[in-house]
Amino acid sequence: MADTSTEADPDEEIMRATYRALREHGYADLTIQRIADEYGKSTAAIHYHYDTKDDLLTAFLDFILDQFKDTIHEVETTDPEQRLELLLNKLLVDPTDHQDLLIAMLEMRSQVPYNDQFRERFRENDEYVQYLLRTVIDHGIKTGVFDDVDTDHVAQALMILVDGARTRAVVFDDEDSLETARRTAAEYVAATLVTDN
Amino acid sequence: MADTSTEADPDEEIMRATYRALREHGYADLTIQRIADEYGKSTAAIHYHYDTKDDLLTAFLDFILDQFKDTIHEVETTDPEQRLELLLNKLLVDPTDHQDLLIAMLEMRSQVPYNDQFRERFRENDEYVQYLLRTVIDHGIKTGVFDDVDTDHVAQALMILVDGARTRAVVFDDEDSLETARRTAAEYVAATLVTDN
DNA sequence: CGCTTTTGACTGATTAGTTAGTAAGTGCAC
DNA sequence: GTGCACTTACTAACTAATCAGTCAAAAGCG
Repeated sequence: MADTSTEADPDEEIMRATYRALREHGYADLTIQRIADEYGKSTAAIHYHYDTKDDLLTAFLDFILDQFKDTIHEVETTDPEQRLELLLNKLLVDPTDHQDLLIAMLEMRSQVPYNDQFRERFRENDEYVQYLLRTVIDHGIKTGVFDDVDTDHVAQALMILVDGARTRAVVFDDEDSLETARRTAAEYVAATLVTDN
Repeated sequence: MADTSTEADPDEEIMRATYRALREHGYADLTIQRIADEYGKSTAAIHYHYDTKDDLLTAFLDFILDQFKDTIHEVETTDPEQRLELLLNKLLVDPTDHQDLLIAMLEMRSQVPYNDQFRERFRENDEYVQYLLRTVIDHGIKTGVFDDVDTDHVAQALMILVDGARTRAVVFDDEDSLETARRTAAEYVAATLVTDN
């Protein structure tokens, strides 16, 4: 019965404004004023919803990490080989679709060494992704599709590949990095997980 | 004949002060005042040596990229397999030795999307490293030690691995990332470059 | 002395955050 | 259905601090 026609709730609008401001100016030059400009309201309006800049940015990090989790939600596939490929494809996502998310995550991540809350949230997120990888690999080993490898090592190796590719995709504005990483991951999986039987 | 006993030239001292200030506060909170504090002089003293903050930071980026190049200076080894391993070991350096350099490079790199000069310098640096990798691989192929693979692809794959590991080493303060990357690189090289003959 | 280097005091702009006040809407008594 | 209490969502104007950068004067030194 509520009016859902035009403007959504302010919190979400502010998160989207922060998104745009971050993309345009970068973390170092991200100010309440610039977020307010994107929001189309005053800086005081921002402070009405978020007491401090830190509160806003922490909420924003939760916002984008939730979005990230959404992009890698597991699909219904029982074949481990296919599931692993699908998961990697989602992690090494088409840049045109989620370029903003990639940039936002890189910017926020660069603050990790100086912000405990950021670090904890990124660590948690990382553990979640690594858990998904480990689960798929373990499943593959149990069903005999994959060799009996060091699951932790392979999962970590793939995480490194994913992080490297995503970083380079943003920093060098290089769309090929993600494609190269996809290919490399496939080669690595073929060489260490599926040594033909 | 110059006095090399205590204080070196001001430029170098300011670069080292910037190093410390960047490590302590991060790029977003890096101010002339904080660099001056580390320098032990006034902010005006900084401005005497560098007209603008941008001049200083561009000089600083050159400073750290030169340091990075120094850490990967090629060694005298003719065996391509050994040369590649040595080069990768230098790129995936012991974090305790160069942790500061790793952090500084990550911080500066996060500014690349918003600073043309930074981008150009990082691009140049990246091309240099990739050139070193390609040279070693090509040499290996020509001498028959490596298979006739897609040199560009393999070099790029290794770059992604290196960037991912270095990033994760800083962000998650995880020393294992570099070791894992070393092992993964070795596995990848063994699987794609040296398919036993 | 003369040159380099540094300082202190400054400027104008910008920062995050506060304040008092306003306007629109909601729930409810009567 | 009108009046009243309260909430939500904001604005304009402000504060105190900090920012990069300037400049005249002074200190240090060969």
